[in-house]
Amino acid sequence: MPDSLDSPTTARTQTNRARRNTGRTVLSDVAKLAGVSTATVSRVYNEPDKVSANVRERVEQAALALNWFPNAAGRALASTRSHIAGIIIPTLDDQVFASQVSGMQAAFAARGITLVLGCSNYDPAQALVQVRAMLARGVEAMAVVGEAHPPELFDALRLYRVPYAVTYAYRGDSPHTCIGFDNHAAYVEIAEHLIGLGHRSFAVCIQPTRDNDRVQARVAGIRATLERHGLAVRPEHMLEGESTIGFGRRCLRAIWQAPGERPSAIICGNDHIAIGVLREAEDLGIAIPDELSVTGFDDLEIAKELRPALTTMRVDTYEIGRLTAQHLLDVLDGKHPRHEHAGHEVHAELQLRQSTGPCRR
Amino acid sequence: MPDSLDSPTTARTQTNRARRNTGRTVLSDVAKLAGVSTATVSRVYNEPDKVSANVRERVEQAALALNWFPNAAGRALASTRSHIAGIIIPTLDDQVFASQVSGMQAAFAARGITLVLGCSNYDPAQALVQVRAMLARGVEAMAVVGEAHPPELFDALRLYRVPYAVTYAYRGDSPHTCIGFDNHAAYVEIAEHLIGLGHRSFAVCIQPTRDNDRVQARVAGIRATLERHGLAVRPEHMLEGESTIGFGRRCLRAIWQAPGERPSAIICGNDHIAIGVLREAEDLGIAIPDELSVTGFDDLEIAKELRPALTTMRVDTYEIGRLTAQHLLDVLDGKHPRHEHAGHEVHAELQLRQSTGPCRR
DNA sequence: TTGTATGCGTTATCAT
DNA sequence: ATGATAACGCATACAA
Repeated sequence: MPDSLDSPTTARTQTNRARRNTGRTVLSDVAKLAGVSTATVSRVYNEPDKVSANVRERVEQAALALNWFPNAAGRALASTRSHIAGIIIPTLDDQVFASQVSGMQAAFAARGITLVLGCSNYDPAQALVQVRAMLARGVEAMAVVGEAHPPELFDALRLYRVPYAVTYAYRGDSPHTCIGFDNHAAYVEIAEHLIGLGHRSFAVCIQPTRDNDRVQARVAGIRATLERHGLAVRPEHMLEGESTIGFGRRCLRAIWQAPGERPSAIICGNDHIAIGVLREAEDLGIAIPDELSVTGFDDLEIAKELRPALTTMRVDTYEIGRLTAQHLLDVLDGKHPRHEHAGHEVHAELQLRQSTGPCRR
Repeated sequence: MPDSLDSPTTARTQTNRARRNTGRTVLSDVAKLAGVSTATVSRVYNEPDKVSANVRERVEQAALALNWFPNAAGRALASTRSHIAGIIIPTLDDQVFASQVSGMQAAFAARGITLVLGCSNYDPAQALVQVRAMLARGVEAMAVVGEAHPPELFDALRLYRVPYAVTYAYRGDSPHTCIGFDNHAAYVEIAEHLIGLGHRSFAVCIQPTRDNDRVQARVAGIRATLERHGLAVRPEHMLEGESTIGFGRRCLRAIWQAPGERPSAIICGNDHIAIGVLREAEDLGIAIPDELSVTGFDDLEIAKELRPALTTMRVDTYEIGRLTAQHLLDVLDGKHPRHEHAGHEVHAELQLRQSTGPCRR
């Protein structure tokens, strides 16, 4: 292979192909400046103990001078570790998911892992697409909210041996590792509280149940509890709609205008809806809690400031995020098998306030 | 170089080095199964038009059968495009930033770009660290909230020629591309509104101004307006603290207990603080707005449901996110120069409600 | 239209 | 402790 001198394009490279020059500073530039091999530069950042102090110093100086830091794609390719984790949530518009992301992000960042976020908008198909995109990115761990997802989603996670956790919801007999609270039990507690106060006629105003196992579990918890007491929710008192104050308002108006006996208690799917019910009650001149008891869920900061203050349940969603990240890190560290059936249950705490009281019927 | 038959380790590879086997399905596996070259498989996913229909079909079948999709690290390295964008926000706990992230995420996802999120917790040093981490990941574009960041942050972005935008805040004479609203002007508008109602004595309850150009601009807007009218805020009526209902409550108590003339209007840094002021006013028996006018900022869903309903300003933060992503995509598409001084101003709209009224002094 | 042969920036293996 | 160099998985210039 003659290295012909009359070929200017071969002057700087060993082949006759043009080198794709990206212009950026790379590890070998640092190695050259520091007068060491590329392997040594790499060691300085990955196994610093294996490098003598003065060489390490030289390399760090060179890196600083050239303003170099390792390229993540190169690292990922060579080490088969991406240092990326993913989370799929329904929406960022809900404070509970936002704070869960916040908790995970902080815990992962402390270990040098970047969290990539995906929103499914409550659509299982979007969730599946997002998970596939994250697998392509080489996520090392994943979290998904709830377990109402296509089986292909969990299949893909298993196939690629990516440790994952189902968050927000906790179910003892789930096939997945769950980190969250028991939605069913939480609403059993709410229903029992109201029944204990003497209520016998209930309405339920709740978010869409479709594709949402958490909300389904809540409704089931209410139904099971009432049934145990020989009670039931009349179909016209079971309202499903968006998670807004406006929907709560519309619910109460519909319930109050409906023919037949009015409920003495309304169980809401969350605080937004409950606030709407409370506000509409004021407009309609309904006395809370004497004429009607109302419960929410989430314990937003505003809940205790309302008049009457809202009885609701508090869940530490930031903690759910933190615990989830911690669990996944433990799996990555080999402290648990990849797809062991583990999990943490976080408790929802009933906050008794003024919006619920004894039934006056 | 004799290919000795008695060397079993060389049977499958062309060298005498052990191949690092990661066990995953790769592009060449698909090529082999489809009976085509690796280049053709790559083309099927990157330049499908350049591949004949039946070959494309074969490749897609093979990929499906092997459950293969391209590895992002490999793509990034080979194409020097990461398909990643980043955003640094102060915190996810604030709805306005959460919805901005939401808007960006949706717009980027529609173009196959993954959004990576970083939270600075209002700490410039953390923001810098996060930006560097994102540059290492090869982000193709970045958004940061506000411009109160270390110069090194913007230097790094420029050095790596990464298009970026400053969001949430908009300032005509900023050296950066800004997408947001004019915090100064917004608070001028609030102050003018109150002055127009006859108010002359003001208190201000606002978030920490340190390292926060948005809040500083708001305070400056208030001060400038009052000064233009020959007025000023007394030091004991300028309170700075956390963005919570509790802080708002403490503010009003402190203001009401302070010696000297009481203000007839309180301008708050956001709705949370304003809600606290309103709640505390009710507890103290202060008539709103007759005895005291109160303003917020953000127009949370709850603002119009309060009694009295809160006068505040509305900003479409989801739209800010969407516009930011769109602008950055345009830059990536070459529609604008990389570091052109461009931007979009989004308008904050005053929502006049019951918490402000004529001064009765 | 399709195949061949590198190179992208880093890490890991082996040798020294 | 340090150096030389082959992977890592994919995209692309160039040849055919």
